[in-house]
Amino acid sequence: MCIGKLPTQKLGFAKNETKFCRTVYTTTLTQTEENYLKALLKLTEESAIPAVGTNELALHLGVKPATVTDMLKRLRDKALVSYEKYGKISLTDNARSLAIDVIRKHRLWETFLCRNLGFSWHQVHEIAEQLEHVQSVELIDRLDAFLGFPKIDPHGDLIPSKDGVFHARPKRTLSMLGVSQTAVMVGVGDNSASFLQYVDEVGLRLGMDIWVKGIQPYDALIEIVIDGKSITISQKFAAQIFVGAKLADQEFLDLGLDREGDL
Amino acid sequence: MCIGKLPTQKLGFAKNETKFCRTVYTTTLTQTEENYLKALLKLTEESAIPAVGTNELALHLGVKPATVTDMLKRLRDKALVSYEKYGKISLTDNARSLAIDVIRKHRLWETFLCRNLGFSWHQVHEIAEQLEHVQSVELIDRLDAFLGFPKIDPHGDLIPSKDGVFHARPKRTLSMLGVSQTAVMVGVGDNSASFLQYVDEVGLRLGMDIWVKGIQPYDALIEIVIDGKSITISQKFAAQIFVGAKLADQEFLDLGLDREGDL
DNA sequence: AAATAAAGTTAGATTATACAAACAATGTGC
DNA sequence: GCACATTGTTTGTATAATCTAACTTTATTT
Repeated sequence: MCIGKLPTQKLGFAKNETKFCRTVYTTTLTQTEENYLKALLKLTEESAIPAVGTNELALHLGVKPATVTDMLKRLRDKALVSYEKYGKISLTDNARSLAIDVIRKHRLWETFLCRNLGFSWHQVHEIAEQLEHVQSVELIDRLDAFLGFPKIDPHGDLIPSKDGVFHARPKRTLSMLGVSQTAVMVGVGDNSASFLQYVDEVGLRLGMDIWVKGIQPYDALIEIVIDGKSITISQKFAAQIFVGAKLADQEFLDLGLDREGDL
Repeated sequence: MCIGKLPTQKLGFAKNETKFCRTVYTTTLTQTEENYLKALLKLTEESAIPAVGTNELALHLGVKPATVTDMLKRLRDKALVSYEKYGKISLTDNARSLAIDVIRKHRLWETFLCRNLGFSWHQVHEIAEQLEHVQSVELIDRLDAFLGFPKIDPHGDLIPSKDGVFHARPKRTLSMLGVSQTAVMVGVGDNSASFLQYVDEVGLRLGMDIWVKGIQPYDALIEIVIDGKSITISQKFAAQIFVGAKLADQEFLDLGLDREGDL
């Protein structure tokens, strides 16, 4: 058994292999470094914010801005971000690939936890935050196969494929629907445990048909019907519910809904 | 997302609950600390060595003796080992419980990796070394249930139950058998990848019937018959193969052999 | 028992990650 | 375009985990 110097060791970049359109340099990042890259990817790409700042990153990661500045300098030395004093922060192509791999691992583990171990979707984030840092390409490839190469995780977020591609479909939110329109819930925009528990309470589930019965002209409150029950929700809430057209069989598979019998 | 101070934070011991015969104090150990406790447990209990030394520990953990001395002082301050300069090293009861939990996690993950993800037994150790440090009681309990509460891991080692008990059966080795005796392979004494690959090569598998056809008087080489094939093995090799009497149905379940159809 | 070998410890240095407090740059309001 | 707020950086400090080199203690051998 070797407890080793995994987080301490010097960087040894090694060109690995070229597949599809990206070149991957294998290197061992510390868990902290992986978290910084993941945060940067999320803040630069998933939200539509143009430039990410030190403060915002610090808030997102639960550290102080000074710490972020320090880390950015180290990430720059390792060619993972391009960044200059008071300037813009951006991931290098290589770092972006690495960050996508971490997200892939996170979402595959979340899928496993919900589908096979019976966790609810609001319980899995914390655990997946740890599992995502386990280093083994073989492991994640086999997990992917075990799960049947899912494209969507339990929150409705896209799982990038092995070659780093998000097979995205355009997303609409429940707040975009007009009166008397129907749609199917396909995901959520807020993955906090408190929001997810609220969604559960309200009775909404992935794959569920939603009918917009009415919208109050005065305060824009939305009345929807699900499972024959009528409930009232806010615009703020509706803006975090992703919806799509009626699900095709393939998408049902993606969501793993056909697997609930497993447990 | 919070990358947090998990490994950095001060110890906050909190008395948790008393169950069966042990009181568990919840505390957050760093991965390194967990590895030291695990190594101490292995060296003090699994092998029959009376006293563990700094050198031996250092060798086992892949660090220098000086590092071990440092760490022992810190573990003593946290009431995890009892130890005095140049004196004997031993785990406190609480630390022993924590170490057993780590071993439990390790062996459950190994079981999962072999049974469900199709890894060979010589591939799983490294990955389980990482997975064992994921902190979530809920996770490991659910994994345990998912696997059907196995008592034996892919190497034939005992998996402690949730309350820290190894449900041990006395172990005999193949080298203890006499001519014309038969037995069933139930485990191995050496978990190194090289040994396990050798076992695979020879054609031995857990649960397999073994017939000792003969033992050379001159050099004690053993001739065994498995699956109708006759092979010759050394005493050294035979001493690392654990055997038992014919398997009862229950033990078949423990080994997970009835599950191979899953993959 | 003295000499030597082995085992264990201390001291000082290093790296990764974090913080607080002080400081510097950038941006905004009027 | 100055005053002030916001944002970002530097400096100095701390802890966890490691190392090397020098030193001390214990054990073994003759």
